[in-house]
Amino acid sequence: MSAGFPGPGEASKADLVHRQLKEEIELGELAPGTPLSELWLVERTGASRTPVREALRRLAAEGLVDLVPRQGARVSRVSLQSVRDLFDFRSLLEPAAIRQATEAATTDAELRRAFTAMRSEFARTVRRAPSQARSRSFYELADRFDWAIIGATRNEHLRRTIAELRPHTARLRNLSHVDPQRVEVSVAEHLRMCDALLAGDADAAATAMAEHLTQSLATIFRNLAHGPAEGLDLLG
Amino acid sequence: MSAGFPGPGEASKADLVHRQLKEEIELGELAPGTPLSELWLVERTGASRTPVREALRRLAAEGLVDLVPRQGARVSRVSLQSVRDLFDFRSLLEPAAIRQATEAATTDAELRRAFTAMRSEFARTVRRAPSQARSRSFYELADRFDWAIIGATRNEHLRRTIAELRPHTARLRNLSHVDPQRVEVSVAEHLRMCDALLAGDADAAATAMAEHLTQSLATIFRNLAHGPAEGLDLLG
DNA sequence: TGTATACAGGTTGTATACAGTAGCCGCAGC
DNA sequence: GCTGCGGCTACTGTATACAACCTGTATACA
Repeated sequence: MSAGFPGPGEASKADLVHRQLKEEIELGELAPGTPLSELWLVERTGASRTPVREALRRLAAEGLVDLVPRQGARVSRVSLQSVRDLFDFRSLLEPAAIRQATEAATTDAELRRAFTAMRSEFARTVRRAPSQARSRSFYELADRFDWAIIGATRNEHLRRTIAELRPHTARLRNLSHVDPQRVEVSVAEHLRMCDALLAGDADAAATAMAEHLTQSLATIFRNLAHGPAEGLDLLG
Repeated sequence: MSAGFPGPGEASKADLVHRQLKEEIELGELAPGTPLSELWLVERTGASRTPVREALRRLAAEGLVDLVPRQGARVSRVSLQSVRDLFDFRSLLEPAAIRQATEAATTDAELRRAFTAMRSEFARTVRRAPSQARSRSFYELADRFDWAIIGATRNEHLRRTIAELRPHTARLRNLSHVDPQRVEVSVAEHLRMCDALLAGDADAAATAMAEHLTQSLATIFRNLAHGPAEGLDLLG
């Protein structure tokens, strides 16, 4: 294996390692606290230390990895406080984002159509028989919805910051147990957001988003109180 | 110069290069658009390519450097749109931060004393004879004030995000001409923020911060209309 | 004259060798 | 038995060598 050739528009090895690790952390396959030695990652990914290092540094900047200067890297831990902080912060950013998306949708017909389509899908979701498949398809749809909001956010800083928070949210979902009851309520919340957005009512959209986030956090905390979370530190 | 020895608690070479470049970009010594070849930085800093690379990647993540995959790095450019985006984003974050700081100051006597002291300093500043020295000391004080707010912000994400925006703001100030008239008004705005904060009135503090940011942006735009900015792209 | 191609220089992406340190284990001493 | 110390191993931080790529220029050709 010779050196240096990430094709024309292709991704560099650092990109690949970064993406792979990010996904594994997000899915919970790499549990919080798992040590990430550079040499181990070299064996695991086939890349050399240089790209592995770069990937680790990037993940550390995103908060997915804790990097202790002369000691090594570990998958970042999740504390109760960090969950609170995450949702408080999202509650600040995402209502503002959906405001911008609402305004964008009033002028951009393409965008408007995309949200209309998603609204129909949400409505269909709620009618399906309750099952794991329903949960999964709902979360995929909700993900598309969130990314649509992000994409419609005009402010560069806001867009990038929200995008950077998403892996944390996703990881949290994958680390905790899915609450089937929650899905039903969450569908309703998404319908409210869609309706407000399509009606061009930015205030209502922002309120719906804030409410959605509040409910999501409440559900997480409730579930943590019941079933103990695997992979979550309850220290904070 | 042998390899590998960043003492016990000392900073690594990557840290040093990162800090140095960050400061130079912030001060405008490295103008927007300046190409940053790794080899050139190697000569300039005395470090080898590895730490230089890491520093560049970090700066890119902070938005201070634009990194084109196989082409190189340049000091990031500043467009009118980016200035607007920056201040819009700050207007979302910093009022929330000063809210948290206000609440923190009601319970933390130490913090309270620090803000009281700064309030006095602001009051003294306005009485000094108008001069460059006055401007400089004011901006230093304002910087300390901002950092105090950041330090008092409880939410980790909010704190880190605001801190990451500061170099952008500072650079903007250093790239544009200082408006002596602005200083006087800005002192008043800071006094209002201090008073609200010390009175424990989070709403008033947030409002004062929002107003301060609005006025700052307006001043920048006014000055751009008058004197043409050096180092600023007016493309956006 | 205009276009396409080949070449050269410089730059990044990657791999790997080396230097120094932190943590760990076993052992001696109290 | 417990504590302090010495050596060892594994790891990170750094330097450097090599390979591929991109840009711009000069040249050949229509």
